[in-house]
Amino acid sequence: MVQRQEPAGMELIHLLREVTLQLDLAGAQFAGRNGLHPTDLRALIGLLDAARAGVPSTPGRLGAHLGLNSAGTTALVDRLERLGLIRRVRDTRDRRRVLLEVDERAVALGQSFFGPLIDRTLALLDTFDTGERAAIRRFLDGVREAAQSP
Amino acid sequence: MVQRQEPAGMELIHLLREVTLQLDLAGAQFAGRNGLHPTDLRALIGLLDAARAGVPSTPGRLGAHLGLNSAGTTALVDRLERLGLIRRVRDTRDRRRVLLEVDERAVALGQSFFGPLIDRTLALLDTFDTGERAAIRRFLDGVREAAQSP
DNA sequence: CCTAATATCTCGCTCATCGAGATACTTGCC
DNA sequence: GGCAAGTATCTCGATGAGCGAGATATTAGG
Repeated sequence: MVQRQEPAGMELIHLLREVTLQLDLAGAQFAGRNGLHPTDLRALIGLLDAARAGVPSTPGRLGAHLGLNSAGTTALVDRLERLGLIRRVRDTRDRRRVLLEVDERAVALGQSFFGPLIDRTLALLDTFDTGERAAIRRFLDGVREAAQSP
Repeated sequence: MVQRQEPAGMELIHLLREVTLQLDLAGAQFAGRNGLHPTDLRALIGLLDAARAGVPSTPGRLGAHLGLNSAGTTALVDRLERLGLIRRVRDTRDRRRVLLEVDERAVALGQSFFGPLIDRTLALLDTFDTGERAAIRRFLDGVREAAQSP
């Protein structure tokens, strides 16, 4: 072995990376199977989250969330609308704005992807006690912050 | 509140999703800053992993790993080679094959991205005791399996 | 040897995304 | 009120990643 000795925690880091890779891959596969692109799926997730939180969605917000410019965002919204997953509705208060309403089909699609994954993860979480769950939460929170700082 | 009551574990699930989102975003930002596309970064990660494990890389393996077809793989390898991150070397044993050698620049680039993130995560892991680390590992392992099954 | 299998590459195309700018509407200032 | 500046979205043309089909070179098997 020519390699340098790795610190003990590296095993967990590789595991974490593996998890994100698998989740991404699952998303890409699901997207492909349903005739949408990875970006469309990410958009859908954002739209469903916003809808659940009661926050109104607009092309502007969506594009900013995904890091697209306005042209790309318009194309994205066109695709999602053509698929019948969302509807464009002019805002009556501010008539420059367009509100994006998610269709029932989109909710169902989201369920069909996340449902099984969520169920399995909830079942998994049931096998941990309170202290263990707290540790997991603190770990995930720490990683999130570590990823955020530049 | 019109929303349905969520199970207790949902909080952790959303946190996990947030983590993967932040990690993806960090990767995309880093890629953009260095003039490469998300796919190029994923390719680089795979190549560096293979190099560390002593497994020889070829366009075929790389393309399969990323889910690209042969045309896209050739274009990807062209890009990486043009950036000076890898070199193409004909295999002398099987002269149909091309071996991909990662340049020192690629290793340095990988370090500059993952280094700080890894350091911070290792420091974070130091704040957990053995039992807590075991719980985290079991959780990540379970999620990975949950994401893999169709 | 000669056919089948394998590894990579080339060509032409599609389509997501970008930059630049057009359009429509709102807000604030005089 | 009315006009300038700001904001939200969309249109147009261009760029480039990735795909399907097929070409080329090399190896393996009967």
